[in-house]
Amino acid sequence: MTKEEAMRLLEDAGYRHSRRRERMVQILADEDRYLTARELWEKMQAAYPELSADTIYRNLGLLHDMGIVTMTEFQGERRYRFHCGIRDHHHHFICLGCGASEEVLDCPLDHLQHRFKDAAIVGHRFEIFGYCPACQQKARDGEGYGTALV
Amino acid sequence: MTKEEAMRLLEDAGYRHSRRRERMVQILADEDRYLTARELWEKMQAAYPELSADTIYRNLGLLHDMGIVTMTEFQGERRYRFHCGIRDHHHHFICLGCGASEEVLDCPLDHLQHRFKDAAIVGHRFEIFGYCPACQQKARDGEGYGTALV
DNA sequence: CTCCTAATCGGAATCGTTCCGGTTTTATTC
DNA sequence: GAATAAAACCGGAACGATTCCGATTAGGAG
Repeated sequence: MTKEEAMRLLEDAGYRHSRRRERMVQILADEDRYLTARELWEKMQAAYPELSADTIYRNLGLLHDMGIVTMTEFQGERRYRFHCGIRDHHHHFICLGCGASEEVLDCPLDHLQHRFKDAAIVGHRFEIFGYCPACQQKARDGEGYGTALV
Repeated sequence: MTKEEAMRLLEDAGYRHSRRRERMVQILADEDRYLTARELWEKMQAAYPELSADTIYRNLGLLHDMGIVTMTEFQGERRYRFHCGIRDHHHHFICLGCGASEEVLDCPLDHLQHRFKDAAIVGHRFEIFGYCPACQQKARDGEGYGTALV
């Protein structure tokens, strides 16, 4: 997915082309990692110092509904990242320090579908949490990791 | 894990034997499914109508730290369940309707450790979400599922 | 029973998120 | 380009989960 494709999806669905929304998509595309609403809001400050939190949440919800971003939640917060370039279904290693992620193409559910004949499966998640090399280095230099919640 | 084993773990670690805590463990053991803090609090009302929310959260945190309960979070809330009888590491199918869960013994991380030589892995989660037969029936009888968030 | 302190209470504070009435921006039509 | 309708946004209040804190209660050692 590119920013242009994302904006196109929104336009085709009848949503207006708003500058704030475009900037949000731009940031999400550039950062290419999981961001909290707050992080995104802070990055928007430069261009829109008056930006309302409502705008962030409303648009993140929309982008999620449109399949432009993927969402996960841990450590009490929801986190969003621009949908990876990879078209196929996949999972992630996620750095708890910076939100960077690495794709894991295997989907464990593939081997397990047969186990749940009577249950109605509506979703699943498989995530590996840890610290990327850069954040490990940062921890060695500084005061160490925070408490791992997972 | 049984309630007795759990209380023993707490005692051995130097924690006092409090009646509220014991009742919490009892409920978690009996329910044998994922509960939110609120659900647990409601179930405690019968015995302790004056119970403070702080007591629920403080003890859930303690039980989690002691490995007596496992925690996951989805739909904006943390959910806790008594640690399954199975000793070995495993994962869950979780019913979004009632929190019931079914064990999945395969761990997808087993086949993937070699992929993350430079990352420091501190945890992972693999969960399958859906509706158990009983909740599917309830949905057919009633007003249907809520929106699935996963 | 007495004493010490862990455990609890209750009520305020915090934090992420949502809601709402009023205002601004975008797209359309003239 | 002006007029118009609706989407998008703002600011601030509201909400729900969770945490914090000073005062009180209760477990258990002596």
